[in-house]
Amino acid sequence: MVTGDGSYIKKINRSNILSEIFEHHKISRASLSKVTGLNKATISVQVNDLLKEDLIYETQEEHHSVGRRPILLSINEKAAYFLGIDLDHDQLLFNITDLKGNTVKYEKVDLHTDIYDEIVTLIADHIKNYEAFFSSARYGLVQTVIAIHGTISTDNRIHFIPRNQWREKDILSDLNKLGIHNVTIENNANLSAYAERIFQYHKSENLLNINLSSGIGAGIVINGELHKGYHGHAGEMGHMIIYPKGKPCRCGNEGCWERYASEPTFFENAKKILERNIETHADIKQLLNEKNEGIIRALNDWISNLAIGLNNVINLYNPEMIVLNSPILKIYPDSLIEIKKHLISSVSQYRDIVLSGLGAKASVVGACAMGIQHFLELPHLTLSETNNSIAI
Amino acid sequence: MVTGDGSYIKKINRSNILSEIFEHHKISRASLSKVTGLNKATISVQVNDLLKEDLIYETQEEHHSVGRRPILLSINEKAAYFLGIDLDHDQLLFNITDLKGNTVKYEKVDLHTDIYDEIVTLIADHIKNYEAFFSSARYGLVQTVIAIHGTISTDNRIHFIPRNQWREKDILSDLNKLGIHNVTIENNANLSAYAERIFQYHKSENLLNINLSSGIGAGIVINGELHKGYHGHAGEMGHMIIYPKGKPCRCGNEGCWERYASEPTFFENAKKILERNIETHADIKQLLNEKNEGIIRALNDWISNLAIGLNNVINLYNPEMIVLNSPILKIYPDSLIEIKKHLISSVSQYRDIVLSGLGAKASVVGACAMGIQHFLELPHLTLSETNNSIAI
DNA sequence: TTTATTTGTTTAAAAAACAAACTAACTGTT
DNA sequence: AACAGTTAGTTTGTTTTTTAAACAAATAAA
Repeated sequence: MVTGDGSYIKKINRSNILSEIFEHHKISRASLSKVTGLNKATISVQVNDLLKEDLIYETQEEHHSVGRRPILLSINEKAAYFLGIDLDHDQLLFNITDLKGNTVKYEKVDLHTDIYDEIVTLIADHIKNYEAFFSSARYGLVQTVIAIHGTISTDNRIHFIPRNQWREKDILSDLNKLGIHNVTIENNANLSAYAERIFQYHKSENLLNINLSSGIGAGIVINGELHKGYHGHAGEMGHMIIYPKGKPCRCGNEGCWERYASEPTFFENAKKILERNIETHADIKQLLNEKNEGIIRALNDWISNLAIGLNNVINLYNPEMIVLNSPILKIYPDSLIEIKKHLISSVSQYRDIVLSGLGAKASVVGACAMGIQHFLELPHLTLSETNNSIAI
Repeated sequence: MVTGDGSYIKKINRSNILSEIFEHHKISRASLSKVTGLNKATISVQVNDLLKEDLIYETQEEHHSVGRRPILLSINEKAAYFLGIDLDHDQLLFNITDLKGNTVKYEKVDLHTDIYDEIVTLIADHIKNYEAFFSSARYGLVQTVIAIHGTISTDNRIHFIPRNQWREKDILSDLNKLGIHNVTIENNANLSAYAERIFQYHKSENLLNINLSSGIGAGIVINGELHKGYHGHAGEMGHMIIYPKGKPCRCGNEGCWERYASEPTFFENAKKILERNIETHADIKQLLNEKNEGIIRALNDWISNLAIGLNNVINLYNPEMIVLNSPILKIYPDSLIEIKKHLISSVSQYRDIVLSGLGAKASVVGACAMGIQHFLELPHLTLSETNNSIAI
């Protein structure tokens, strides 16, 4: 229960002030008072606290209007660092951002093993290195969030990762045993949705991020919050039935969406249509450059099945933004046009549908953003996408 | 923006105290202090406010343990009354509850017109009568909430009601012109979901209420809040495509769920299977009593299509409770067993699926509950279903 | 009758926001 | 250069609300 004592309200105001500093980048005490509605004196007290904690700093600039020159406040991005890890079946992505969400380190590590213990040890070693490297910062490396390509149970264990066939792995306590703390895990599609909202579509209270890869997974933001469902499995929407008595699926049903619209099914079908081998995204690009008609037919066939599921999802959620994260769609210049052609229902409505600009990095930058929001206890956060990669 | 000043925190505490009194029915100041975590003195101050406002009253009971006998506090149910109206194409339902959510008046009015202005006038006349009748109560008839069998736009107008073919009707200002104020409108499926949560499944943070009638409409509670979507159209899930290139639908697509699983489609199909006329729910009951095999086949056929959509909805939302509100399912004793037989996916998970106990009254009691929650500004509300109809 | 215990109130103190007065700093005008 | 006008930020004292602790009231058990 939220007990409403004095310190609680101070916390609310602190969060609001921090959020405004994030959003305005540079803002004076006087302006903060105006945008938050809080008294100038209140702002001064809170700002002094934040300065003492080194979370913000003061600067001054040239000023060409009447009155005293304001002191501008900014987030002290060098105060704390956050690590996001994408744990995929064949590679690990590591991404570190500062407190403002700028990427300062990005690393891709190919996996040559699928043994759980080895991978956990590898992750632990990396975290230890990063922690040492950032230890001189005011708060050091504060938190690590790991993106999981599978489901997470309510007790924060990995429930199931299809590609690795890992079940009920308590990765947090396994990392604990290796001396690594301050780690949380979250579904990768959820983190991607989170990233799209915080870095791109700040105003969207109803946002859907759909990742097409080996399966179809979605992250869902509703009323501004992640929607995880009762067991934490919401968004596993690849197993929506779109062809009753269709292709059998490992889930036990027949005709699931991901048997028709995931990326692997595209390659299967394209092989049949083109009567030649096609295996990589580069192959698709090549064929498109050659203006091969078969590949366009294959793409449009695939998109028509994709659109059936999209229609259904839209019908249920009435989302504001739909962000599609798919390498194939990214390659095909007409993909959005073709998708929208199929979304003709007068009832299934949405505001806009776009391709992800964050792409494969979405989950890791979302992970870092989640760390920032948690560290500062912010109810809302907006960051700008300035991923200026700095070599370590 | 939530400005955190002193009065805000008092409001939070007041809401928590009121919620606890609702939940415990009778509770002493000392117990309130324990369950809320607030200091006894704080409770005393707030309770005195509530007593002065006549929102609660004191009683004492026999007491057989050591120590001073507690003074028990209860909600003063006679302080305020709330009206819910279900605006259907052929009838109006009026339901009035007291402040504790007990029904004190229920009225059904058959409509012999489909002219918008006439119906609005009829509604206004009823509200005026009820307002007069309850005018002697401390706060009188506080608020009216109207359940709409269609979509509502974000500017609080009726967007579209399919059965009436009403579009963009500003019913609130039309009622205003007739001297009726304090009215809000809400989708009937949303209000039903709301009712199921507040009267029945208090603990369910992820609840889906699916109404089967002329179409299929759902109310969705996610993270404890109603999910309305960007345009307010979330839950119009009847237009999910389950048979690509199937039966054409008025929405512009083909193979929509409601062309296979709404109640009218059951009657259509049953006629074909049984080769005789079947038009009412009483007919179904009759045939079931006669142990007619055709009706069971027709029901099970219909349910298998219903289950395809349910599988999809479950797959997307991972809900805790699914409440089905359908007269046909209510008649057929095996309906839940048959539905569950089809929900075999290892991925589509839910906690439980049940038939609505509130039935046709769900929307109107939900409407009253919404009025109560709004009047007292409660973040959470739990009511018990004691609809002791008292003739006016 | 006394003791222990629980309930509820009173009183004083602390925390936090606010309003208003004040100081500081700056531009533009005379 | 002096001064008026304006905006930024701080200080002072007040108000609101909660809390802790002491106190009063009521009651069962010893």
